[in-house]
Amino acid sequence: MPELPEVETIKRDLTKLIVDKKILDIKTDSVKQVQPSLGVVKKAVMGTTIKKIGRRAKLLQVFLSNGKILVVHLKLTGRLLVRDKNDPQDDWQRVLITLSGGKELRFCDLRKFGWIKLLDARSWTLEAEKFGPEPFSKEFTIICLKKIFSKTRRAIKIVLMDQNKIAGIGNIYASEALFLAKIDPRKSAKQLGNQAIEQLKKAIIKVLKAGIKYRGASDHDYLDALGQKGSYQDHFLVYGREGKKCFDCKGKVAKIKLSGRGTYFCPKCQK
DNA sequence: AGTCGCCTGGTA
DNA sequence: TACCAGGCGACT
Repeated sequence: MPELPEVETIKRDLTKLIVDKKILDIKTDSVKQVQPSLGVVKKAVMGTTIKKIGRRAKLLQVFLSNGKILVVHLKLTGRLLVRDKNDPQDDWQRVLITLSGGKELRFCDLRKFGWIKLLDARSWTLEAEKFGPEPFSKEFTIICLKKIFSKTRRAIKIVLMDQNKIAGIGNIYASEALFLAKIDPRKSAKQLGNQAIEQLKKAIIKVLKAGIKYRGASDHDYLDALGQKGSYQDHFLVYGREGKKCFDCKGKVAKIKLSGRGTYFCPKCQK
């Protein structure tokens, strides 16, 4: 799925494209993806105006003029596309939101893992509390990371991807950050020294910033709100580069499974 | 801490 | 035909 940089890109796009638009209708053929139910959501959103778009971890928030929030999780293959209502259908359209000005917000999702959920401000706060710090926030400090890592023996890559520990990092950016920091993804989080943690923090910020700069990684399904690909996949150092030369040592990039997820790293450089 | 399930499609 | 895919919650 879209990870932090991809969701952030969509957030910025949507801010330009749909803020101040009015919601005229919502429909779906994929009822499980609209929560609590299409009926409830429809009743709440019809006639409201979109005030603001937000992001927390990999979740997008659409703030409505009645105080409610539409929260969207794109999971692995979700897209949020802004189209003219007469534009040709997109692949895998699941939820269609008709907007004022002849526009349409299309939630498309091949694998149907994603969802749109209606929340009030209070339940949003409860849901958002469980997430770890945002990498671009002031809470994201060495001290904070040290605290998080010291509490678990799990592999550092698994911890990086745990949204309750740190928000927004997924499989791609975890692999890339660990390569930059020269840390073996299998290494126990607990065993990272101060220097390694400092390197890792810098690396996380660096790869996420690069991801945003290149408008996300379109390795598989990701598209921005106008249906355009990002280009961060052209800058991957290890992800998807199994058997190819490491850019540092000219050894070979390895692929292993870590908790069932494809994990790419350079066994020579990453210790 | 690791595996399965939710879904559909692309590729070897 | 089998396996793989950027996530994550439930289960063991």
